[in-house]
Amino acid sequence: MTAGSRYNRGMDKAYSPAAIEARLYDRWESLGAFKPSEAGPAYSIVIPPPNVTGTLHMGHAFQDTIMDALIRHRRMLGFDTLWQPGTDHAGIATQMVVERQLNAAGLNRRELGREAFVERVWQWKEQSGGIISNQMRRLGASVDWSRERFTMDPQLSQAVTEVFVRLHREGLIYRGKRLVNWDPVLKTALSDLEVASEPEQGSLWHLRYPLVDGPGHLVVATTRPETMLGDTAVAVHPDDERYSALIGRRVRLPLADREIPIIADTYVDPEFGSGCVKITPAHDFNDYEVGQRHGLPMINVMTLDARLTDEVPAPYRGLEREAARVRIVADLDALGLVERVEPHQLMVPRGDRSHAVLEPLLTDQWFVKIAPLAAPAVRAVEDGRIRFVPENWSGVYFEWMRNIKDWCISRQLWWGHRIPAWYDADGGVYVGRTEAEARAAHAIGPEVVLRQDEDVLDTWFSSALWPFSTQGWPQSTREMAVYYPTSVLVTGFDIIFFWVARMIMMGLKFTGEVPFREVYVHGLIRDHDGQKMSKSKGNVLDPLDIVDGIGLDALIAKRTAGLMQPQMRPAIERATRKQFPDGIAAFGTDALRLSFASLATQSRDLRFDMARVEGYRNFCNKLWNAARYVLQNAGEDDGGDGAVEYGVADRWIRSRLAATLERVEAGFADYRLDLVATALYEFTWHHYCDWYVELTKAVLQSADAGAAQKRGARRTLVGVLETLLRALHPLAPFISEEIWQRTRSSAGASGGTIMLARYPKASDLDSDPEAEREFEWVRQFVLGVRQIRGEMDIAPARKISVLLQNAGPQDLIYLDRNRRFLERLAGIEPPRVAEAGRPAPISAVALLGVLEILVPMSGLIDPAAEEERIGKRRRKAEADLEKLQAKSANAEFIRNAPAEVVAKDQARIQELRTELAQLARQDARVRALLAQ
RNA sequence: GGGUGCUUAGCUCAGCUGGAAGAGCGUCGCCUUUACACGGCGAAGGUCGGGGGUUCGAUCCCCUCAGCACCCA
Repeated sequence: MTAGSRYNRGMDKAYSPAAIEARLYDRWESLGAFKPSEAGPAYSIVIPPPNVTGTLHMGHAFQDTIMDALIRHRRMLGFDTLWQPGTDHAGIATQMVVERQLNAAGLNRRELGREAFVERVWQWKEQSGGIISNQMRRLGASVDWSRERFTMDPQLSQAVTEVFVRLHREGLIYRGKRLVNWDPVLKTALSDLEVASEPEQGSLWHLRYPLVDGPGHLVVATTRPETMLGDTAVAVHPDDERYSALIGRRVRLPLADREIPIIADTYVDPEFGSGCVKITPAHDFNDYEVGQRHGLPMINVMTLDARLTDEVPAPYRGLEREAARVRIVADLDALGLVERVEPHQLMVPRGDRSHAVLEPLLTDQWFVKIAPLAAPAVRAVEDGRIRFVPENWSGVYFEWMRNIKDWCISRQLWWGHRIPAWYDADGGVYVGRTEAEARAAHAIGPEVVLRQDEDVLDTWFSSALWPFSTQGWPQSTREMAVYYPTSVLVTGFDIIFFWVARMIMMGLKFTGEVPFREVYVHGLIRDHDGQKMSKSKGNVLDPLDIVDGIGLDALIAKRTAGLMQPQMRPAIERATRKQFPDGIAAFGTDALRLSFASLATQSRDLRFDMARVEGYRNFCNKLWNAARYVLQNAGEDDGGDGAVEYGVADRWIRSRLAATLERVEAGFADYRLDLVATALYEFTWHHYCDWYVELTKAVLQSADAGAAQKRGARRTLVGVLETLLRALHPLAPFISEEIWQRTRSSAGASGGTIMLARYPKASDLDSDPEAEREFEWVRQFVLGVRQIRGEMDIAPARKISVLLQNAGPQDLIYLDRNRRFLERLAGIEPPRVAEAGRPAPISAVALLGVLEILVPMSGLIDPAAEEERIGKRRRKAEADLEKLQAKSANAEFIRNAPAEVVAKDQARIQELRTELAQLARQDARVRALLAQ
């Protein structure tokens, strides 16, 4: 089967995306069209790797659309484009999923053992990893699949080890017992970024701590009484006069029966609670700081699963933290030591994956010393080596980088990159790329038993290396030389800290160069009501369900399956039924992509509106049918010999196309795909379809139009369409390719796929102000008559007779050249030019400068309606004139405003005066008629 | 508490360095015109959140108030 035979068949009456999309994608892939050309300047993007075991949500699809549009655009411009695909291993998320599967099967990971468990995860990865690539294919993503990478691939793992070892050697990675965010459910440490704090309702307990050397007590206010057994001080503000006499004295810690000091520290807020706080350095980040400053001991009272340790008095040992709280408060109360309890809202830190309440806990962890890495990363943005788009996001970046703390990179998980550190029996630590290297470096003989660190690294540690680890680093590869630094990172603002910052730090450190030259920060896709899309809210959409469509029941089933909070089910079902009573129609990939492009404004909250997709689906159908018309009327060109004459319409549409391409170029340059989409939409629908296609009918279907004119129209029809398709291709790859295949021979285009055709430039076409001016006259003429027709409810089929009054020489020239268009588009009889001085019949009138287009009433037009119409226009013109006259009466305006602005106003005033005079005359005539 | 955004037509949003308010969807009329009813033609609809300032001139710049959203603590 040749391409020719397929495309020679006629086009269906309606565009049906499902019929073409998969076929075209396969063809592109088999042509190798996604691979870098290895010619021309490089343009590269690494995909922010999605979680391998997940699925793409609307945000991914949006982001992929942007990246694909950028890549296709540059590829067509002749760049050597690489779009690097891949996924990350998402340590915690993936481990949780597999653990849940085990639990469902009555197993748990400890019984299974580490090796078997990791094997299970790999199996799950193989099984689910294809989902994402399938989604990306359906979305038309032109990534180079042959280069797909995974953060746990051997080579990428090698990069991780290399970075760890080098940073450690430089003292930028260290191990230490520090307070970290501990997830007692997952039993792992987390980095600061993985903590989501939400305001929750709690209580503020006011507890009495008796003074040691005398009567009385101090009242401390706390939200976490269960940690009081680990208190090692009580603090007040140094300037707080209520307590200044007490500083340096001691209190007796109830229940624990320990003496602790009263210290002064500016950390204390005198306004909060009693102005006196307990200090528990081992269980609170702020207290930890205070403890460091004052050299306080740290008493760890919490185990890894959030129970009280043996450090506390016997009755409390082993109690779970909630139970401990109840028991401690009760015991204090019994001792009369609870002064009062008040309701209090506090920020509760929870793990972003497990949603468990986190516990600040002292544990041995690995950290990256961040300050030495952050400083060059800040400079790279300051001096413009990296540019944020929109620019203001650099402020967010700076703000975070300035306050950045050391990064806890060890995780107590099994799935991930194992930390390349080994321990001997005495707790000595040896870091190396391999155990052998570690032994060699530290001269440790084979008789010493070494045990590798059980922990793995934070997933983001490997993601931070992604821009260069995917290109073969630490080897110096051709890819590193050509495609690194990458051109742009496309990402959501929510992820600036997770990868943008860390990629910049690691890139600079290990390659000496920035990882990307620009960071395009896009907004977050929200649902129709502005809500964030999330599984738990039940408002998620699978992008493919918009492409292929989905029935209501299936959609509800999808949204309510596997809910963490099953009680949400009825509400989700109700909301879904309300929003999508008929499910979702199949809109096709191009409509979805165009919608995403149109959403890519600079706003940070992007509401996804299905009506928009429908609009772009309609747009695709419009384009499809325009192409159908073109093929029917101009598909078979005459071979090319013979004269060609390009008329006003032909010149005009080319000029419009040039202007459109200018907007497109500007849009791409500024990452404003919304403006690109809008410009192409307007041109396609409102210039090409609404006007140009109709104009060509007047030529092609006219018996008296010459062959040269017809040829000019045909060539323009086909040529403009072909150019438009290339311009649309980055946003709407499928329909543009499908139509292009059908029209390319008529257009004389070469090449096997539009993907590799040249992207059109505004400079390819001539802007033609003269044609624009003349056509504008035609357009205004047509619109004037149409308005009368519309307002007077004259049937479209009914030909209207038209009389022209006050026609100037230019009007007559235009009229003569464009009769065919006027008659066809306005639906009029050949216009007659009124003789000067001869009274015209009573008519409805449209104005075109001084030219009056008269539509004689003669039973066709209701004088009262015309009177109303004229009145409306008069009022509008009067209001405009009044405003402009007031402005011009202001001497300051005349003096200060630029001459061209003043001149423009003056001209407009003249126009309005003429118009008003004409309208007044018309008004008088119609009124006279009505008065009869 | 610190920071950053947002507030333009019924809804969703554009509006470039200040110089006659725009689109899509929806609404209302008319129309099965031979590319398209996933359509055509016409129309209605806005004190550009409130107040103040700068300016000849402010949706746009500055201040302030209100509401909303997000980030950090």
